[in-house]
Amino acid sequence: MGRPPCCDKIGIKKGPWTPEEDIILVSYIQEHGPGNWRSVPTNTGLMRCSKSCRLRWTNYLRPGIKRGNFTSHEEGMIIHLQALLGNKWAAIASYLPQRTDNDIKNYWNTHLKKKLKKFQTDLDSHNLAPPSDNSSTNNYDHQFSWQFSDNNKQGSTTLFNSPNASSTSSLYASSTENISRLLEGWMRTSPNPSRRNVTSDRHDDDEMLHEAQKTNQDQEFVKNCEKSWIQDGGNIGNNIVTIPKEKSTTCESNGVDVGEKTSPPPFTYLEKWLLDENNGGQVEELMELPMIFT
DNA sequence: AAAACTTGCAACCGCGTTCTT
DNA sequence: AAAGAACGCGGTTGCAAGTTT
Repeated sequence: MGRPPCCDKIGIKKGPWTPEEDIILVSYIQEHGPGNWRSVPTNTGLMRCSKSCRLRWTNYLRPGIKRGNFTSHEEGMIIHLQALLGNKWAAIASYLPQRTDNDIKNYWNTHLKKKLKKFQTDLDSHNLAPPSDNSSTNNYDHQFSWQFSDNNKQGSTTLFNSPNASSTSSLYASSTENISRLLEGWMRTSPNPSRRNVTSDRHDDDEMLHEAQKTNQDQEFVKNCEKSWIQDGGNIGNNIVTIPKEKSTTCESNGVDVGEKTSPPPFTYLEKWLLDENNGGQVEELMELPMIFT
């Protein structure tokens, strides 16, 4: 069915935001807080649709956004989370509070996807067959585990190197950053300040609590998945790293709905974690990338 | 030097979900 | 309960900057 686009009205401005528009938007949100986007264009005089205002705020103007290079740590997080959750960029972004979903999505599409593809191609071109090992639970699992361990063995460091300095940090990007800095110190109090700002007045306290609990569960789940994997020293062993070739994987074992577009992945790795009773403990250092990603 | 091509990212669009009346 | 409006998300596009020929 669908609705007509919200920006079809005559006189609605499209395209890049100017610093003046940003200042107007930021000033307004400073005063009224994010949310109720429909009233923003009316009250500010901005010739933008409400959607555009929300997007601009969420992706660029809200405080605490980190721009520029992704660290290898972040790369690893994205790779793992994408494998676990599929293209759920908002969900992935909730684990990287300084990054926006749009940023992560772009980075995945422009950098990480290529790296993974190249990784596959390189291995295929070498015509390397996984060693036979019945302990592996399925071919898919074993193929990936073997590929990664082989890559480690060869000491390959080229595939997942972080990109060099961002080539397109424009002058205006800097000014956006400055606007963002103006807002440092101003943030609405939140039960979890590190969490991605869901800018909706719909979130009352109960909802926030529920969300926080849910997020904690998800985070715990992912952290433990990470732990299990890294405990194998990046060598993975009988476990898998569910790096999809094209389709994303799901994580329904955790009750995370990842939609219908995903193909069912092998769950050996997740199942192993779920069956593992000793999966608590330290996590911070576990989120660091294995050598292959550095 | 300049045209052609590639890359990266900001912004838009369409649709599903949630809320309001 | 139903319909309409608003929100939020993921996919896609347009274009500027960078690179290659």
